[in-house]
Amino acid sequence: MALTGLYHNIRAATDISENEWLHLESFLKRRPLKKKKNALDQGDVCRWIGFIEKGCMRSYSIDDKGVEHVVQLAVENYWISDLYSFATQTPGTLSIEALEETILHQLFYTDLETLYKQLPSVESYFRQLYQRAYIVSQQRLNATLSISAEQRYRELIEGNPSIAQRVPLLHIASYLGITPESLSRIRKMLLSK
Amino acid sequence: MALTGLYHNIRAATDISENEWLHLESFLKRRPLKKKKNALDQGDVCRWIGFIEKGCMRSYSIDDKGVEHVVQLAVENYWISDLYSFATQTPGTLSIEALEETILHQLFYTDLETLYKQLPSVESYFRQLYQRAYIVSQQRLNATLSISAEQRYRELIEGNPSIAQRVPLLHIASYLGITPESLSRIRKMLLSK
DNA sequence: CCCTGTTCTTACCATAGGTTAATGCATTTT
DNA sequence: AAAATGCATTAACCTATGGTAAGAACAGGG
Repeated sequence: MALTGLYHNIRAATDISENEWLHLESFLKRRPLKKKKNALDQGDVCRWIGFIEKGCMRSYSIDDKGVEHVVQLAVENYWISDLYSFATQTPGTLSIEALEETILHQLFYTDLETLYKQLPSVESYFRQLYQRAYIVSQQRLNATLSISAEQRYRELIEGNPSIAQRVPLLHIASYLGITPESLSRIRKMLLSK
Repeated sequence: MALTGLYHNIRAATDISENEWLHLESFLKRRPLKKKKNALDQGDVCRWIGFIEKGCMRSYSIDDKGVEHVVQLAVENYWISDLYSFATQTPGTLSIEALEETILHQLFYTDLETLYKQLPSVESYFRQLYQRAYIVSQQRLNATLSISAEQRYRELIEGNPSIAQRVPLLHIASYLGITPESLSRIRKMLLSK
C-alpha cells in the first residue's frame, strides 16, 4: 500500500477501523507532480488538502514588492495546503510548488466535510493535526521574535537535517525570514568556528 | 447565563443540542482573577484551556536573557492556554497573566478528553477552533517575516482597536516583536504624519 | 492627596540584517 | 559544446531596530 505512512499516523491518533480507513482512503486522489510544477496558484481557491507520499513541496506567498516568502516546507508524510483558502473556500494568497518529483494525495473540501460527518475518527484526527500544527506555528513565531537568524538556522539543521539538505538554500533563507545573502554570511561565520 | 458568548460560538460551528451544551457547561470551572494574577506559571503543567468571560489576559515566555515575549493577547470570548503543555501534559514554557480583573472558565484536560468521546460536537468545535487558530498564527508569522514593525502596528490598531487601547504599550510592543522604545519611536513618527 | 512604582518617551550609539552588484559554479536547454 | 539559466557566495554600503540610560507622565494604594 502506498499510504502506509498516513495509515499509521491515523491509527496512532484514533481508533479508526480497517473499514473506515478504506473508506477514507477511497477519497484520496493521487496526483504526481513534476519538479517545479505548481499544485496551487496564488489567487485560486484551494479545494484540497494534500498528503505527500513522496517528494518535497513548499507553500509561499509573494508580497507587494514581489518578494517570495516560504510559509511551509513539507516532505514525505506531511500535509500541505493553503488552509485559509481551504477553510473559507475563497481565493487564497499562497502558491504550492513541488521542489522535487512528488506524489501528492489530495483530499477535497466537500469530501472531507462529508467524512467529518460520517467518521468521528476523521474529525478527531484532524483536530489533533491542527492542534499540533498550531503549536508548531506558535513556536516558530516565538523563535522568530526571540532568537537570531543564526540560531534559527542552527536549530533547523539540527531538527530537520533532511530538509536542510534537500531544499535549496534560497528557500531555507526565505523560510527563516532572511535573504540568501544573509544566510550565506551566517554559514560562512558558522564554518569559521 | 454567563457564557452566552461561548454558547453562540459553538452553536454557530456545530449542531450541538441544548442538553449537550448543558453537559459541556457543567465541566467549566469558573475562576475569577485579580489584575496581575498569574493563572499559570512557566514550568508548570498546564492542565486546562480557559475561556474568558470578562477581562483580558496575556500568555508570554521568558527567553535566556530574561526578556518577556508576549505570545497571545486575549479578551472576552477568546480561549487561552499553553497549548503545547496542555496537549502533551508536560511542563510548559508559558506564563498566563490577567491584565485586568478577569473571569476565566477553565476546561480541564481529562474532562475535555472525556467530552471528545461523549460528544462529537465538542471535538468538531475544537477542530474548527484549532484550524482557525493555526491560520491566524500562520498569518501573523507571515506578517512578521514580510512587513515592517510600523505596518504591523498599524494593522493591529486597525484590526483590534479595543485590544490596542486596553493593553499597555509595553505588551503590545512585545507582541509585535519589538522593544517599547522602538514602538514609541514608531508612534511618534506616525503622529507627525 | 501624596508617594511609589509602572509606563512611556527621548536621545545616544551599536549591530543584525537588507540592498545592490559582481563573480563563479552547476545544471539544464539548444 | 555552447549558451542560458539558476543558485550560492562575497563585498561595500545602508537602515531599521536593539541596547542603554535617563527623565517625564501617569496610576493606584495608603
